[in-house]
Amino acid sequence: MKGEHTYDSDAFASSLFGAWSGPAIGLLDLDAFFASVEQLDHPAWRGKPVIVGGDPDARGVVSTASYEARKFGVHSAMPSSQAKRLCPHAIWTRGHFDRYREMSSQVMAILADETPFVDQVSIDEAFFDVSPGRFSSESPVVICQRISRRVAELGVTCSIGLGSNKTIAKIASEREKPRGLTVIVPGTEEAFLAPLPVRAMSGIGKSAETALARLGIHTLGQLARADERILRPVFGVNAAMMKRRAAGAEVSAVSAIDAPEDVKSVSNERTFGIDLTDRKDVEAAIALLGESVGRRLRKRGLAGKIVTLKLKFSYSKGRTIQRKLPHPTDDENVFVPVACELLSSIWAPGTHIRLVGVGMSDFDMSAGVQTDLFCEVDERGVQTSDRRELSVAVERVREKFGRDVVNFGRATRFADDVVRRDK
DNA sequence: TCTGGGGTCCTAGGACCC
DNA sequence: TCTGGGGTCCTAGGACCC
Repeated sequence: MKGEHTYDSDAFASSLFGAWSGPAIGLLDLDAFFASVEQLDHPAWRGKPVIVGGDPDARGVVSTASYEARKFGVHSAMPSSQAKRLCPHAIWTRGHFDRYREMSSQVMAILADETPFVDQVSIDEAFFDVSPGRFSSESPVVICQRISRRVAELGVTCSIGLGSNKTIAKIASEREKPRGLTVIVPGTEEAFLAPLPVRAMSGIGKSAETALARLGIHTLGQLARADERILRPVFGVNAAMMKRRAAGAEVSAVSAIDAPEDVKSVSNERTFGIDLTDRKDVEAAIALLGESVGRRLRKRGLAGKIVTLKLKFSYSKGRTIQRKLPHPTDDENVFVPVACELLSSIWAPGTHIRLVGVGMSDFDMSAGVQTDLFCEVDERGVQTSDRRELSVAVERVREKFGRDVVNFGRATRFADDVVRRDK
């Protein structure tokens, strides 16, 4: 392990060998995760700059850069074209997401083996609760050291922040990377947070930072002391909570790992290398994106009532439009035509379209079965079409024989006309 | 030299109902 | 002729996160 870091070494020693008082929340963050998996799988890439991201010659961005590439100033979310200029000899890959998901679940399994209280926040991050007495009485620091070692045995590394709540754990995890363990001993939260810029706290982005600066608030200490009333225009209903978090006084809940998955929306979007202007192309894009949304809905047993169509005309200008269906559906043969209908109300043919997105949400099925003479509704109250069965069958064939085996007319048109042009 | 894709949550205006 | 207030739903947009 690279080392442990703390802001009070006497207290650190006692937390390691003595009793930890109160909640102990950890945040595990996998170091340069996608790039690390690529280096694990390609021994020749180890020690070299590796960039996982979109095409540098199109409209791509960097997803993850290995630490070797970061030395050149490359970082996540940077336009790929810029990354290529900074680090022209980097090894590029689009990424292998099934492989990342597989590695991620192995890491999550290690966490689950140490404590049943795990909140996975993304593919490479999870909070976990190792409060003494809640599940085990072992020192939280010792548990974190063991987690770190066990993750390293998989061939990737992680950084861990440990403290009395999620805000502290998250900020601590970022202090020492890669392979760090940063411990904020209970009682030292306020002193740790006070000097940090407001941006260090998750939930405060560029826009809130600017608004706070106008109020003369630059550090978390100042935020913690601010009058809640002046914070309300910035944070709305969350003003009191943001103040409490900045003071290090938040009380975090980490739920049991088997808590039911609570997905709110499923969407699929794509930015094209060349703008679309033709209605046929846009509808083909909607159909292909919708097909993937339908497949994912069925896989997860979800059916939604709200259809969302999203268009972007330039990097910063776009429109979204939603329509609520009378019945939930998981069938793209039902919701794709709706999305296509919505197209005319936010787009005039000829206007350049940079991005098309299709999404489904509002999965609340508690409304129960409704009968409607004019549409087919199954026993769950889910609206289907006579083509749903075909979609399911096609998906089964593709799973078995590969994605390109079956193509509908519209998807083929999309693949030929748009994707190739896109290259 | 330009800026992805997957999400979550909050706000605010207008419709509609009582 | 003028005109309440509260509640809820629907819709569009934007901030933020990884």
